[in-house]
Amino acid sequence: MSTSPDILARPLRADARRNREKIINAARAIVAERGEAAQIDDVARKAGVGVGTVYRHFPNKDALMGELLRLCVGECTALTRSLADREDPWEAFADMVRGACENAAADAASRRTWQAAGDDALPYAAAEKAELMDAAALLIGRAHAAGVLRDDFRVDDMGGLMCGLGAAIDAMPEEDGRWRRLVEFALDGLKAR
Amino acid sequence: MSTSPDILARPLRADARRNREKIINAARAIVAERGEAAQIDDVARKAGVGVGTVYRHFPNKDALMGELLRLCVGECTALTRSLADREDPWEAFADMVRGACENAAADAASRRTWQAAGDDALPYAAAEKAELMDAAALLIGRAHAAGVLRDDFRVDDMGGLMCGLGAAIDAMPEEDGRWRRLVEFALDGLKAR
DNA sequence: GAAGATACGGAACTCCGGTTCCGCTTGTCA
DNA sequence: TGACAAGCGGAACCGGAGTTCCGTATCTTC
Repeated sequence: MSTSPDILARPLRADARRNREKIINAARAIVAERGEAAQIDDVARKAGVGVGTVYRHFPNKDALMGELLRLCVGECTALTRSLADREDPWEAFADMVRGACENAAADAASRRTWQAAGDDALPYAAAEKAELMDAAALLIGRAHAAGVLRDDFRVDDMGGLMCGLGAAIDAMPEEDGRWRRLVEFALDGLKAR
Repeated sequence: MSTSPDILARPLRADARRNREKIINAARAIVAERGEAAQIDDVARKAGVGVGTVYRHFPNKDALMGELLRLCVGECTALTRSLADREDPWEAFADMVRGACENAAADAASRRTWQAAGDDALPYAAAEKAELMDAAALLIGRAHAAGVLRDDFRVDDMGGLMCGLGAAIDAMPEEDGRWRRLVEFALDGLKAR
């Protein structure tokens, strides 16, 4: 049921661990530039490794994409948790959204991973996604309690919101920061009034 | 340069015109349910027609998707234009956004067409997209003039906005109208204050 | 209603990308 | 250092999806 080769199971051989790392980095890069059209062969080439090796580490493409997704989700969770001790509940919420977007805008890999990861890759990251939702729920709960966030905005809406912002960011020419305006518009719309 | 078989060129044979219609309808349906994974064979089968026939009408898949896109864009343009005589400039703008979303939510085909149409399909609809932008620019200009729309919101932002809302709608369980809230949030954020 | 043009159907072809397989190499451990 | 397990490379395989081709059927026109 565990999705990544357990750290507890006999440790990987040194070279294998190194290769695994190289593969993941390469995959990130390829996904960043090609999105869902990323190909295993390209990943292998970029990693300086044979296809067979990729398949030794990940049983199939979905598993690889799933791993990437897990990592992305993990980053988001870390960010979200780091905001838990903010005093201002609105700023905590807003910064969560801003941070995630900033992240998405900064490296295409993390943004595209969400999009590129098909439904089949999702299960691999289910556990960490749940954690992320928990972390987000905390911030959202506080914002609600403080009466600064529209009370009809629910945790479950985060998915749609981020998905929307992600798509918007992707659709917008990088032209520095145009997208930031959209994020602020959205946040303004979410503020209780 | 024209993207659809010119109406002026000798008219299609009766059965051919009928088939063309069937193909387009079938394609809409298939795209609605499968999105970008839609397949020519399925379209042909659904249309009750051979693959060859599909290729007689559209030189390749992109052309077919492009045609679908053209139709969608056309609908949007019609909607937008129909709002040109509204008195309240804010409501005209807001209803444009709402209408487009309503449209997107109501039939998956139109929503997914935008997503499914790859970059290669875009050129086929370039002309009508320009028209749509013009129509939208009119409403946006009026709203700006009336001072009801944030003045840093530009016509060029419409793409990102709609793309975002579309993705959000798609990501949200249909559960009636949850997405409408998101749209209203966004609109609130766009109102001048 | 016959001739010619137009359109149709669908089997077959091609290309592309994920996956498998197995002989060879490299790390690990005694 | 030698033996064995673990890992590697990449050619070959395979299935799936777009596209082509051509014999046949259907419209249109005189």
